[in-house]
Amino acid sequence: MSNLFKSFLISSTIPSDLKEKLKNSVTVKKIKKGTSLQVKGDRLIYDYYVVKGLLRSYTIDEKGKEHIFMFASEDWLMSDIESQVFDKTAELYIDALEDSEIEMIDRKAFREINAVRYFDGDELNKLFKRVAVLQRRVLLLMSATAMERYEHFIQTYPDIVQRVPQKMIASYLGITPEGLSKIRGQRVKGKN
Amino acid sequence: MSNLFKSFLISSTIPSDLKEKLKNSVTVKKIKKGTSLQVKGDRLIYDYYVVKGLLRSYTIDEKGKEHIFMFASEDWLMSDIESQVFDKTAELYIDALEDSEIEMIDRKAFREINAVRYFDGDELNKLFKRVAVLQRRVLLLMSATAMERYEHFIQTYPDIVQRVPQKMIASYLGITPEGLSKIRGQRVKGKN
DNA sequence: CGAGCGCTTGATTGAGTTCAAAAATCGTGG
DNA sequence: CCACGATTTTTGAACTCAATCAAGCGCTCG
Repeated sequence: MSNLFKSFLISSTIPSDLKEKLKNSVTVKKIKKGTSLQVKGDRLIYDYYVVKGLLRSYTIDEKGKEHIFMFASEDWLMSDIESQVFDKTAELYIDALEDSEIEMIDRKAFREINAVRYFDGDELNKLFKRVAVLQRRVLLLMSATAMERYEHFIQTYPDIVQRVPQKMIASYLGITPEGLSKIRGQRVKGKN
Repeated sequence: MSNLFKSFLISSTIPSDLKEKLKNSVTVKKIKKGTSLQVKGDRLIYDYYVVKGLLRSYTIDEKGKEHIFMFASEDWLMSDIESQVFDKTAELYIDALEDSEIEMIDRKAFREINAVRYFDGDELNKLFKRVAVLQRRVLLLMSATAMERYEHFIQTYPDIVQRVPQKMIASYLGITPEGLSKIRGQRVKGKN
């Protein structure tokens, strides 16, 4: 079964009744590009592990504008941590940008397991890394120009740049598609 | 000794030689308002647990402008996670906004201990919470106006509002002191 | 092969910055 | 405890970066 979650099942620190529960809480799915996995306000929330493909999470503001919070490609975990931590309904929309293969785990079961199991060094490191990435993102949003943020993005996620339309990168950077187009215009002029 | 770190010492999952190491890696300090604890580029990095008082972490951009990443008051852990995770020199400046009492732990020792010890549910929850707070902050920086961000701040951190000058709140929100002053002007007009 | 989506380009607008200077508040020494 | 200098906050005018609005082009995929 699951890449991500099978490790839990062999972990000796989890009581066997919980293992059973976990096994029943994980679903493997193949979904088509465009499929919606979660919309704001949902009560049943899952965490999604991406086996293959590409997901995005985002908000929609009062004016109907989308703001992409993150992309998740192969081997990434996509989750709406804010609603998870504060036990609220979903904050974010999540959908597929490519045909994808995912594993979803019921949030409640996941929490029960996290309460008793131990995170190993590797998992902890991933969690710390996520905090580090967010730290950088906040600092960039506060102090860097749109062009600097774009440069940073293509340095950091060259693969994503290839796989998603420009307007979604703009949405991730916090600018408009037109804005990004103009920046790209200046960039090529600036070279040679 | 330490509020934060004494729990490690009674934890049975840590080998006793590491406990010894940990004991030697923690320093308790009283510092005066304005004292600098870390500057960008430092190689020796510590994590700071605030027993009493108030710390801030921030960057300084090319134009010399400060951008506050976070405040840490009583019972918060202040750390430059980005430099920690990627094992770089310090990214952030850290100093005291009030006379403070802190516990500092050497980063290297902290990492060694985290590699072998287990995080309990409570610690994990704090870590998740930090991710959640950063998620919100990113979304606000991307989609909310300066005034909305200010409203959110005074809702979320009413105590900090009382304790720091406006210009530092402006710096945290990603706007200029003048900008915040104008927003506050509009706000009072908007009421009654 | 046509309709719609994505990207570009230009003109206009606006939220927030910068620069400058006055007003209010803080804090420290006498 | 007051006074004075330093820091913080406010206010106003000019400016700037990026948003908005609008129109046109080029793909692609249905």
